[in-house]
Order: sequence, then structure tokens, then C-alpha cells
Amino acid sequence: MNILIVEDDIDINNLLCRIVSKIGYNPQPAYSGTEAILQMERKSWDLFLLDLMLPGMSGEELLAMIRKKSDAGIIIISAKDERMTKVDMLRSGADDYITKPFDNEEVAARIEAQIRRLKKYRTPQVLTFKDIILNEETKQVTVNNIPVSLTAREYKLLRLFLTYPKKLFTKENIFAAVWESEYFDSANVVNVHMSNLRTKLAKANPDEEYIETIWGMGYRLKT
Amino acid sequence: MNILIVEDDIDINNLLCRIVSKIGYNPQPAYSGTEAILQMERKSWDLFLLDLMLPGMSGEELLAMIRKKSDAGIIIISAKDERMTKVDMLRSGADDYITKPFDNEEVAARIEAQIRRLKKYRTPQVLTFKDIILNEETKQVTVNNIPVSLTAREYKLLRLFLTYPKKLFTKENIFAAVWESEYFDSANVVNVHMSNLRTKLAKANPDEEYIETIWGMGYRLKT
DNA sequence: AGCATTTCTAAATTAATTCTTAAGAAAACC
DNA sequence: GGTTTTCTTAAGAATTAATTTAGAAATGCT
Repeated sequence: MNILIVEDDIDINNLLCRIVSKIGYNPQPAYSGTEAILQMERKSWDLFLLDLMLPGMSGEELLAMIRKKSDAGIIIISAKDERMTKVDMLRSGADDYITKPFDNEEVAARIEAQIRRLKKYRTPQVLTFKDIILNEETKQVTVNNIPVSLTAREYKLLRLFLTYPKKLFTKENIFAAVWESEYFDSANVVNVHMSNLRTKLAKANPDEEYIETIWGMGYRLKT
Repeated sequence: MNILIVEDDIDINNLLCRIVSKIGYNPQPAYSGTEAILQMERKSWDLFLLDLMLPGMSGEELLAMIRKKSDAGIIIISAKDERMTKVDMLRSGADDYITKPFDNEEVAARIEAQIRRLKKYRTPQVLTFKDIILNEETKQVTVNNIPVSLTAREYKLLRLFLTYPKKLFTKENIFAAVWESEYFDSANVVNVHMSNLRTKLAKANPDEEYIETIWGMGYRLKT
């Protein structure tokens, strides 16, 4: 469990790191918003402890960026005790909020509450189905031990299916998840990308069928 | 989204109900721990707002019981502002904690934060009747443990019957529900699809009858 | 800017479902 | 018992949905 601690005050950051270590997780300090962004690109994080007053970038901005890119837990730690900020933070995607000065034990408990929840619904770093191996960390996909190069769309499509291997996805489902947009004018976009994905998978292993079409309903992995 | 509000103070309970309604969810008051237990048996809840000081049963006990039986979200609302209690609550399975006196907007935001999380990981809906199992998420149907492949129309038909297992459906009913259209020229379309559905079910289990014809009226599941 | 890659659109092709028709069977009515 | 109505079922026609191809538009990269 990797926890990124975004807090510019060195002493407080150290303290938070110690708390995190003590309960058995892996802390990494970041002392500015920009440093946090760099850390996000470097590896994937399970939980963010986020100070709101940051050099380089406001905590609010950073919060929005994290939420956009990741499903990690976010705990805000801040001296701002104003009501609207608190409410706004929760609305905008933070999972919890702690005000300074904080109590060490409370911080530990809240971190564990988040981790407990995350663990439950954890998406593993490597997704597999039949002989497909999709590595979330490296974004590499192999089929039948052959590396398959997918475009971004194809990758997201495949990942969606592998994440819920039994679920039937309607084209609307797929569009909402992969395109991250509500509107959905033409089902054909989805069709085309499904076709392309299938072609690439088939090229790597012509003897196996991975995705089945359920007429009038959508697509599902073929078990 | 059904939210059970467990709080003995009538005014506070009312206030919480109003907050919940306002953000578009379905509140149900319970004024004691025992009433909450009864409500839990009566139907399934998505989220609990839980006061700690309760007649009939302590909030701590109730919390443990809820967590044992359900995956619902739990938000503690309490006047006890002692540190250890707060920490304990989070450790014992609550998802969030609000202290009285609370701010209406904050309560609303915290409820929405919980709901957002719950929605994402919803457990799949499975409908059953006799040895028919219909999985809403995978759209797979098994009869007598044999997978049955249904067309989209047949699936919707079967789901309609399983959703209201005792209801008699007229052909107009069925047409309206499955075809999602008002007009209904020929009852025979319904007949034909009912026939096809029956044939497929019978193939998987020839010894059981699932749908009975009520002459001159319509169809109903055969109990 | 210019090249390469990806993504989207449009249209032709193919496939599966859905509907219509019609003939025969079962139930209700007289 | 015969007649009428309602339902069942089978087969083929019509319709709708999905696949695929090719090219245009957009995006990304150097």
C-alpha cells in the first residue's frame, strides 16, 4: 500500500510519514503540488494525504487532477476549517477530511478506514483472462505470450472488460466508461473499436475467441 | 437509494430526513436500535445514518450488527466527541463520522460521498424462480444449471415475469413493458415470443413448467 | 510545420433477430 | 357435438443489428 503525503511543511510531513509507517504502509513525501504530479506519473498510489495550502499548485487543483486520473483514496489534511471548503472538498471527490492540528491516532484510524475500503474493491495491477495478460503498471498487453500493441482506446476497452469479466456491457455502458461522456450518438464508434480490438487479439491467438457479441444487448467476455 | 436514519430525537431525525430527501434519496426514520433491526429485516438499505445514543440497544452494538450483515455505508452521527470513541468507530467499520451539532450541508456532502462510492461497487442483481437464475449484470440465464441463450426480447420477457412473480400479465401489459411502446396491433407477436421462450426453458428442463396461460387473460408464472 | 498515428465517419456487407403469416390444437361457449 | 375463440408453433420474409473496410478528420510527435 503506497501512500503519497503531499504537505509542504517538512516537520508535519515527517510526522505523517511516521504515522503511516507505524501502521504498516509505505509513505512517500511530496513537498509541492508539482512534485505530487511527478510522483503520480512515476508510479501508482493507493491513497493521498493532501494538504490544501501548497506551493506550486493549489490543493483544490491537485485534488481535481488526482480524482480525474485515479481511483485512489484521498484524505484532505488542512488548517482551513471553513465550512464551505470542507463541504466542497467532499463534493469534489475527497473521501475524508482532517483538520490541523490533528490527533495522531485519529489520522491513523482514518487512513485505515480508507485502506480497508480500498482493499475491498481493489483493482489488481495485472488483469488476466484466458491467455490475455494486461499490466496496469506498464500498460503492456500480451496474448498467447505475444506482445500486442493497442491504442489508448483499445487498451481502455480491453481493461474495462477484464475488470468485470462476467459483466455484459451495453454500448452505452462502454461509451460511458471508455469515452467518459454521457452522450452517445452513434453506436458505430464502439463497434469499430471492438472490431479492431478483436482483430488484434485474434492475430496473436487465432484459435481463441475472447469477446462474444450478445445480439441486441452488447458484448461480454466469452468464458 | 434507501437510507435508514437511526436517531431517537424526533426533531433531529426529521431534519436528517429532510436533508436526505432534498438531495434525492429515500429516507426512512427509525427511533430505536430495535426498530432499526426490524427495518433491516424488512428490506435492504444502502446507507445508515446512525446515532450512538439509542434506546433499546447501544449504537456500538447496532453498528457491529449492521456491518456483519450488510455492505451498506454507515455514517455515525453523534454528540460524543471523545477521541477514542471516534477512532474506535472508524476502526469498527463505520465509513464516516459526523459530530453534533452538525452542519446541514456537510451532512449532505458526506452522504453523497458515501453514495458515490457505493454506486460504483453495487452488488449484482439476481432474479430467481424455481430453478431459473437470471443475472442482471451478466445477462446470463441458467435453467436447471444449464445456460440458456436468450435473445434480447426473450430476456426482457423473462425478466419481466421474474420481477413480479405473482402478477398476471395481459398481452398489452407485456407489450408495453417489453416493447416499450403504446400501440399494440397484434397480440400474436407476444404469443410467438412467449412460445419461443417456453421452448427454450423446456429444453433446459423438460420436467418443469414455468409459465402458465390464463385463457382470455394472459400469462403468469406457474407456482 | 509536416509526418505518423489514432480516432471517427460513412457505407457496403453479413448475420441474427423479430415479425408476419398461416395452419393446426386446445379451451370455452352454446 | 359443433362452433367460435384463443393460443401454439413452424417457416419464411422483413427488419434490425453488427462487422468490416476504406478514407477523412483529428491528434500527437519531432
